[in-house]
Amino acid sequence: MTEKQEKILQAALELFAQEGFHATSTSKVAKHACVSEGLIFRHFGNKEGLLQAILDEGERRFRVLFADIVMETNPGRVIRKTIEMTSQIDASDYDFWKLQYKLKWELEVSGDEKMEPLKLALSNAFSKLDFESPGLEVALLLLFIDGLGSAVLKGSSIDVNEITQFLLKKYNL
Amino acid sequence: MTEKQEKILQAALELFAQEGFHATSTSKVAKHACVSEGLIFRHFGNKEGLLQAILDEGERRFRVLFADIVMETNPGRVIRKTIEMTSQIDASDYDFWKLQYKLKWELEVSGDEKMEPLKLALSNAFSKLDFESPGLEVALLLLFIDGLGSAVLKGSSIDVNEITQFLLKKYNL
Amino acid sequence: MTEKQEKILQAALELFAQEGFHATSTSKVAKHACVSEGLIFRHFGNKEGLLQAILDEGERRFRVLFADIVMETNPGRVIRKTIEMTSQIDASDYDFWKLQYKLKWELEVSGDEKMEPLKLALSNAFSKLDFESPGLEVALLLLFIDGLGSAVLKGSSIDVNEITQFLLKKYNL
Amino acid sequence: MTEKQEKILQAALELFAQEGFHATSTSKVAKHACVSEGLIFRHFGNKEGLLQAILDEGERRFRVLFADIVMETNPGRVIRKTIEMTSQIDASDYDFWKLQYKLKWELEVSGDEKMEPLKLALSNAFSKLDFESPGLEVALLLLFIDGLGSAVLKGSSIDVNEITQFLLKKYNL
DNA sequence: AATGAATGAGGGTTCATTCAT
DNA sequence: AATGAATGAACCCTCATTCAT
Repeated sequence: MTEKQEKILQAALELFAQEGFHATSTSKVAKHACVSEGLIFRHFGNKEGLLQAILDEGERRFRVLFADIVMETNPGRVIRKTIEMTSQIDASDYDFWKLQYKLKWELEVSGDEKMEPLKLALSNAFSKLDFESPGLEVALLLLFIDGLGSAVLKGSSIDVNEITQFLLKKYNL
Repeated sequence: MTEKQEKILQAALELFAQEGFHATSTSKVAKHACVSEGLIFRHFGNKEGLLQAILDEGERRFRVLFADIVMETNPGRVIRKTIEMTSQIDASDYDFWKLQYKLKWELEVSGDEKMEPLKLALSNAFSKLDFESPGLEVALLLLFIDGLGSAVLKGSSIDVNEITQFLLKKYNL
Repeated sequence: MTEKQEKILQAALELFAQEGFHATSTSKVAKHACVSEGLIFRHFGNKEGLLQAILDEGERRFRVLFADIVMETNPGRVIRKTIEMTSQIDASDYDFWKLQYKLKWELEVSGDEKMEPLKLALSNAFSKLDFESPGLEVALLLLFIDGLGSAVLKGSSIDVNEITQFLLKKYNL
Repeated sequence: MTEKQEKILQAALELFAQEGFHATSTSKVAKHACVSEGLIFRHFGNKEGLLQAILDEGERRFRVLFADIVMETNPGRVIRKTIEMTSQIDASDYDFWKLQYKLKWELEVSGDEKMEPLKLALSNAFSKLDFESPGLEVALLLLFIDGLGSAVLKGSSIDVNEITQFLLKKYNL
């Protein structure tokens, strides 16, 4: 990965996240990355290839993010870490996460599969803690996580820490 | 509102909801509505005007939808109706609601103000029922509602009724 | 000629004169005349027909304007009146005359034939006054008149009366 | 300035001069220049940018044309050269000069400032030759020049050399 | 690897004109 | 006579992509 390749990816990430995939022209990306437009196509084939490269990087980050939770053996900590996930994301990564959300709507890229390991870990955790309907608990928790992430990234004035604490209390964690 | 105007709005709603605003060309809308492309501009000025016309209709529907909840005096029923909201939406209205979600991401049209009356009604309801932190309860519930709507409209395999019942039980409703 | 027909002609004259024929849309003319766009085509067939109607009216005005000069028997007065022609045009007729000039360039409508009677009268006048080359004198004078009209209608800061007097003196008139 | 850029400019000059700015589509320019339409916008930004590029070149030619006159120290020669200006223009430059005239009417681009140096030189010349009203003499002469240029470029049958000679004689030059 | 000129398809929009009422 | 909805061609312009260098 050359330096210019990085610059293109960075510029694309920013612009796709801020303006959306379709609303961002490759020419804008090139200008933003201080690179000739042709170079984008040399390195990534086409506009979708550029997106895919960003998505692949996303895949990796998801794995890193989830790994910490999935590896956790204490069931309470699994749930706690899941709930605290949103409040942990670094402000410098906002563009990255925003893009993930955006794409789900703009290109109907689901990204649901990525959640499977987390679902399993959570399901297992709720079972161990003798919750009545572990499956529904998982679903409910993930809906909350999704809603919270969505709110935060859209710039809602919500206080993430406060509501995170509030939910933890509900689960006695 | 002439017959062709309706057809344009309907076609635009469908396409904007399915493909997104930027990815849908006015020419596609025209073809879908079996109408000349120029007519779109005669009636709605420009592409954004067309979108606005759909949004205005949306505004109306939001008010109708919320009115029923906001008018409710029994606090338990306010919360119940809010939780059941998603499961009530008619399949034939999916495009409409999908578009609302999509636009929040594609054009960063927040639509947060529209929620204010609902927030108030819920806050009031939680207070009456002696919940400790009514404000946080509202926030939490709305995050869940948002997440659920998002999941359903994105075609998740989630069972809306089941999870709705599950949540009602959590609130002892 | 109905009242609406007049209004269309008036609006078209103004707009064609100010913005040019090609830059003025029939829709703009209709709006300016407070009339439906279709009416223009009912009355004048097409956009060029509308222009022609204005031009026909122009033809008439040219004849009226020149008649006074051509009928003059005193040779000195023929020349004097020609020179004074520009300073006589009423400010309310500026649009009309401006359009004539504009069309000569935009549509290459010459309007040269219209000048023939004037040329003859001038030629005759210069002959009677024993000018050496009446033909050239006519040509020169008309070039000047054309230049002066052009300058005035383009909004030059030239003082028409002053220069008119100056020229009259050159011809000892 | 690449070869294709030149071809675009040349084609635009011809077409704008012949048909007018508004009546010439960028697509026509592209075809005439045997070039893709998009290239016009890559190089000149938009249609007006294309026009401006032509106008800038015009600016240059004006300076060259006037320089010769303005540098002249002999007052008689200043006037003589001014009068002879029109007869000097090369037939191959007709499109260029025609466009200058056309634009004055179509877009109301005055170009009056460009004449200032010439006005000064002429005013000075008439003063030195003890003309009574140098200012008016200048105005008169320029009106004539404008009228003559206009006539010639519109394809009048006027004999430029003959009338030029005639005027020179009037000034005893 | 990198540029920037060049392309052609398609973008949103305006146009003159027609037609039913 | 008059309207205004409706059309389709053409408008200027932007797009993703290719190519020669």
